[in-house]
Amino acid sequence: MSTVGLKLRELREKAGFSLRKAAVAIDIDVAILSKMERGERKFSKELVLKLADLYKTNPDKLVIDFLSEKVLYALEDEEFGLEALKVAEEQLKYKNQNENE
Amino acid sequence: MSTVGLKLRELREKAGFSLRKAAVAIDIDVAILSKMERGERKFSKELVLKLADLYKTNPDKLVIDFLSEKVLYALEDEEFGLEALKVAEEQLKYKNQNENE
DNA sequence: TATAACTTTGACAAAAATAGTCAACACATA
DNA sequence: TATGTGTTGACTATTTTTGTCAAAGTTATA
Repeated sequence: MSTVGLKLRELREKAGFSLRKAAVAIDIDVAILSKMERGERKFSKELVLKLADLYKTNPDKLVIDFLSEKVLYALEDEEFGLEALKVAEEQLKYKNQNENE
Repeated sequence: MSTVGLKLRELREKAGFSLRKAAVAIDIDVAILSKMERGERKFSKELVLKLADLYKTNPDKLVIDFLSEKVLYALEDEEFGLEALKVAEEQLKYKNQNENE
């Protein structure tokens, strides 16, 4: 279910990197990258960006997926998750409108 | 901007509780409640429920606000926050549909 | 088989974030 | 004064997240 992880794994393979090489390139332990790709550990935005760069891919969608996962994680399995998302959306829209304060 | 905090403060005042009394009733330190109401510290869902109960209020909206704040906090000031929320919403809808797996 | 490159796993430590405790302060009012 | 109100900050404790490492499992190929 970890879409960023799966996507980044696919991208890595397409780009011809082994886990080790990729990990070295972005300066983290292989174990961590392995776990992140499989959704066992969370990515950081920083690493998502580094990997997108390494794989020469546009990072935007990846970042969006990354954030979306973060959000869903924050909601766990809350009964009112959907309602909460809608409220959050409204508040964010409102905030973005008045970004000049 | 902390809407749960403000709402719970109003509810408390309407219900005629002093900070101290309310804090004692839900078994936390006054300082924490004071900070939570003012958004300086985050509520836990558990405390929101306890307070709703104490103030004899329906907890649902409060919980939704609580979760919404949690979500917005997770998004910080991300450029793609809104997009992320939409993706999260889709995934949540999808998940709720297939809750029989 | 053997060996090499790959990925996964788990135990552990380090660091960071969150939560809780406490005493003191400021203000108002009886 | 004395009592009740809310706020603040320094501190500790606890929990969560992150990083490190070695060993084990997997796969491909000579």
